[in-house]
Amino acid sequence: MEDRQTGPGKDRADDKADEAKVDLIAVVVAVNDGEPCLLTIGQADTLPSGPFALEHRSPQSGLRGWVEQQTGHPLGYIEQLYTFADRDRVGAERQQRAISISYLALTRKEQATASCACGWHSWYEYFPWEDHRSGTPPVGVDILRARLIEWADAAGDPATQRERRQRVAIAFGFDDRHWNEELTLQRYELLYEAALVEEASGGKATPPPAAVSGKAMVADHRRILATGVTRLRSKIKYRPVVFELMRPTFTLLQLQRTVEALAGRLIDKPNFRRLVEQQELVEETGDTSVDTGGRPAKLYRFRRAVLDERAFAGTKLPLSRA
Amino acid sequence: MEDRQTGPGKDRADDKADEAKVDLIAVVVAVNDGEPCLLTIGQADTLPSGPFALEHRSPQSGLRGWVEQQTGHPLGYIEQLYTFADRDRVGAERQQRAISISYLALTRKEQATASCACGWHSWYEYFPWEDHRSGTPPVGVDILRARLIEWADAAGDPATQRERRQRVAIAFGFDDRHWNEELTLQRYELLYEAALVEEASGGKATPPPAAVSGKAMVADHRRILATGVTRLRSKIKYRPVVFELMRPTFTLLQLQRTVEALAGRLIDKPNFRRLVEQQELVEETGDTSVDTGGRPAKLYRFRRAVLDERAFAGTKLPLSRA
DNA sequence: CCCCTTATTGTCAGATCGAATATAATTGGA
DNA sequence: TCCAATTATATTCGATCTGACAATAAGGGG
Repeated sequence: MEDRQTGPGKDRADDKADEAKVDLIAVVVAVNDGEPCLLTIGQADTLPSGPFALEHRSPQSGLRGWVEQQTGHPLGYIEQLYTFADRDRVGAERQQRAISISYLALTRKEQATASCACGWHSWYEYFPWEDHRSGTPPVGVDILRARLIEWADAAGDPATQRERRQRVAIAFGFDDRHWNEELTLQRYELLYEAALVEEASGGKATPPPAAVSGKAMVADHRRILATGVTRLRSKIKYRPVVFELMRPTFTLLQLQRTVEALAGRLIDKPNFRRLVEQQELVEETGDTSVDTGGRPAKLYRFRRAVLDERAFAGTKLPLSRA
Repeated sequence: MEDRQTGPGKDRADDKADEAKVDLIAVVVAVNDGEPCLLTIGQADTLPSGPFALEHRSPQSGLRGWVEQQTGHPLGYIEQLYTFADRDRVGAERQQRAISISYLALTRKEQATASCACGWHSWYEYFPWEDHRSGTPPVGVDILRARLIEWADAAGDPATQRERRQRVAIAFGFDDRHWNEELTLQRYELLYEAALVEEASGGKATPPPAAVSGKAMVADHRRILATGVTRLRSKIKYRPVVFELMRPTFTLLQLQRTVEALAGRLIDKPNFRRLVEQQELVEETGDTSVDTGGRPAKLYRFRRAVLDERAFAGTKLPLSRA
C-alpha cells in the first residue's frame, strides 16, 4: 500500500528545486484583566516562529519548542490556523519559497518566565478598530471610514465604486448595518487593499497615524494575527475554548469579561449566565471570591468532563446580531 | 521592514537538511443524482496531487494545474483544508519530510472531459457508515459497533475502557445519543485507532470486509477525505456553498437532495423550503422543470448577489439535532 | 373522472433569545 | 446603626426560530 508506483505525486521528476523552507509560526493569546494579549518578540512586531526541522516529530511539537525557546512560555492548547505560501508574501528578495504553517495557541499569562526579549501586548494595539466594548465604535473609525470611501471612489468605473462601497459597509457595519466581530480578517485585508495600513504598498501611500491604523508588524504577521483573531472569535461560539484562558477557578463575571475581551463587544449578563449554566459548562467550587465591592461572587471551575460528554456542534455564546 | 535582522526564523543556521518536499492535494467533490462524488485517480484510491513547484504563484494555482493535468477537470471553488506534516504520516521509508497542503474543491461532474485515468466515486464507498439517509443506520454499523466495543474492552484498565466506550458512543450516536453528521473525521480516527480500517496497523489486525469498513485509500488519503467531508458538512450550515455544486438552474427538491447527499441525512421538505426562501438565497427563473411524475416544480437560480450583500455568520440549513 | 405523485402553503407547540426587572449580599460612609 | 452604592443572582416576558405535521394544488395515467 505504501509503495504504489502509479499515479502522480510520486512519478514526478525529483528536481531539488522544488524544495522549500517551511516555518512554524504562533499566535499565542492570553487574556489578562479583560485585555486580550498577544505574545510577541522583537519590537512587539514579530510573532514567535522558527523553521520546521527534521528532528521535530510533528509541527505542533516543533512549534512548542520554538515558542518555549524564544519566550520561555510553555504552550497548552494549540490548533492549526492556516498555511501561508503565496510566492510574494514575504518580499521578493529570496528566490526560495517561504511557507509558514501558522497556529493559534491559548494560555495564561501568569506562567510567565522572567527575562527574555518577548512581551505581551493587547491585540487592540494592532487593530484599534476591533474593540467595540465601549458600546460605540472606537475613536478613529470615522477617519478610517472617510479614507475608505475616498478609496472606493478612486476606482475607475462606477461598478467597482459601488462594489467597494458595499464591501466596506458590510465589513465595518456602516449604513445601519450591524457590526460583525468575526470579520476581522476581511477588515484588515480591506484596509491593506486601500493602503491604509503601513504594511501595504511598500510605503508609497501614507496611512493614518498608528493610533488609528494600528501598530504594524513584520512581513505578513499582522495578517496572520488577524486570521487568528477571526478564528478565535468564531470558535468561542461553538466550542468551550475560553476556559483555556481562565484560571482554574473564576467567577462568572470574570468569564464573561474574558469572552467580551475576545469578541470585542459587550454581552448581556443574565443571558450569559443562563447560557453557561444550562450548558453545564461549569460547577461551583463552594468558595466565593474575595470581593472588589458589592456582593461576593461564587467561584466556579470548568467541568472538564463536558469535553468528553458532548460533541459540541452548538454551544453558542450569546453573541448574535446587534 | 522586509529585511529585519533580529528575531528567529531568520537567524537560523541555514542547514539545507531542513528543507522539505511540499505536496498539494485535492479533495474534489461533486454531487450527481443525489450521490456525493469524489474525484480520484489510480485505482480509485488516490487523490489528485502534485508537488508545490517554484513556478506556482500560489498553492491554489498550483493545485488547479495538477488537478487539470491529472484529471482534465477545471476547478472552481477552492478552500484550504489542513496541512499534514507529521513525520510518520507517509511511511518511514524516506528520510525527507513529506508535507501535504490539502484543499477542498467543489465542482459539477458534467464538465467532465474524456478519457483519463481518473474517475468519480461516491464518497460513501469510502465511508459506508456515514450515509444515514435511509433513516436508519446503514447496514454493517452493528458489526462496527460490536468490534468497537470489543476494542474498548481490550483496554487495560477500567478507566480507559470507560473512556473508549464513551468516545465510541458519542462519535457514532450509540446508546440513544443522536447522530452527529459532522463527526466524520472523529469516527474515521476512532476506527483507525481500533484497527478497523485497512490503513491501520500495517495489516496486522484483520478489519471487517470492505462493505462494512469501506474502501481503503493510498497513504493517509482517506483521512484527508474525512477531513474534507467534515469541513463540508459543517460549512453548508452557515455558508451558501451548496450552489457551487448545482446547475445554473434547479428545483428546490434538487437543492434539498444535494444538501442531504452531503449531510448524509434527510431533512424536512417544508422547513427546508422556508429556510431557503426567507434567506432569499434563490430567485425564480419563471420556468418550470420537465417533470418526473407529479406537479411541475418551479425552477430557481442562485442569487449571486447575496455573496456581496451579506456577511453570512448564520445561514444555517435545518440540520440540527435528531 | 379517479387515483397517484410531487409541489406548495399553512399551522402549531416547544425551544431559544434578547431585553428588562426584581431581589440578595456585601462594603463604605453618614 | 442605617443608608446608599455596588455587584451578584434570580425571574419574567414577548418575539423569533425550529421541528413536526397537516392541508391544498397541479400535473400524469389509467
